[in-house]
Amino acid sequence: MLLEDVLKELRKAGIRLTPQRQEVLQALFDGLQGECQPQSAEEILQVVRKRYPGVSPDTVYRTLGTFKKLGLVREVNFRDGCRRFELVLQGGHHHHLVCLRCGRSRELPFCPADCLVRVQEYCPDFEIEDHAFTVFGYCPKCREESRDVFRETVEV
Amino acid sequence: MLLEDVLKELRKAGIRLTPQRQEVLQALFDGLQGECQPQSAEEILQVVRKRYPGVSPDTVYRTLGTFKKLGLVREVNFRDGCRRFELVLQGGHHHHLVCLRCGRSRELPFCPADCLVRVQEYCPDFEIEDHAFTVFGYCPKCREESRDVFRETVEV
DNA sequence: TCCTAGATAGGAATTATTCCTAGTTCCGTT
DNA sequence: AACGGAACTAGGAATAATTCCTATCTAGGA
Repeated sequence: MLLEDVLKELRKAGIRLTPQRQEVLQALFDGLQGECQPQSAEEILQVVRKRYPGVSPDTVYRTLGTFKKLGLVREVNFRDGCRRFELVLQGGHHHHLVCLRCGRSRELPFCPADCLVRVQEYCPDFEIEDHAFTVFGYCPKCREESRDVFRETVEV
Repeated sequence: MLLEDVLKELRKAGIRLTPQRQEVLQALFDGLQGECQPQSAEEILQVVRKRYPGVSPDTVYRTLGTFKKLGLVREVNFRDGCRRFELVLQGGHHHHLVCLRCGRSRELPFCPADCLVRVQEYCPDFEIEDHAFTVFGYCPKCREESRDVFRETVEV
């Protein structure tokens, strides 16, 4: 799904498409490309301000809230106490592999579906709406770097 | 594992056990009993202040940070923008079922272990350290209540 | 008991997020 | 194409969350 399609859907849903909102969408969309980097409100604000310098934080937060209610945006958290947001495209449900050192994340193409089934059996009266699966650890690059540091330490 | 054992281990690890830290531990420990409610820093502060009214927020945050580094405390997030902390007891690894309405959580006795294996295969050079699996939805109680609201609306 | 590295209180500073209000604008209707 | 109004925005102020600073205190080893 392209950004333009998202815009069309929003308009269909009766959501006013201001330039600010379009920029927020664009920022979220760009964050999804390549390495899949959910962004903080601050990061999104900086991107939006490149084109519209006067945009206020409030606008970004409000827009993110609006999109979140529409199910277009999801909030994720990588245990560093920083809220991040990412676009949810059709069928774009996915999970994250997060490096505890550099904070970068990568999309995981797996879903603990069988686990969900077991959860539903365990709590039949609970209405499951969504789920998150996040794997934490150290990416190859950061492992390499910490190895270097170790070597230096030893060799001195 | 009892709280006392945790204290012993901490002492062994060379961690100074001040009364404040013990109270933070106690609060975290109590949060684990019963319904499994990870607590916010503010909630923990309130509990600690019942016995030591002068304790500062800084102390709670510092203590949580220390415990987190030791692997004794884990930060969890239920997508409401609120950081929560919970004790990690030996073998106490578990996941959460979270109600999006009342915010209450319940411990899940399932672990997406096979998914982890697949992740490791998918990224052999990534060093997996930990993982989180959280299921969001609506608990029976909240579903009942929203049904009531619906009825009222209809019957008027 | 003494000593001191490490911990604390309390207030100030910083950061993140939301509120408020007057003015602006998207977009359906004409 | 212009109009009208509900919805949106900027900007500053308010609030909440978190961390910093420093003088003082203390847990626990010697």
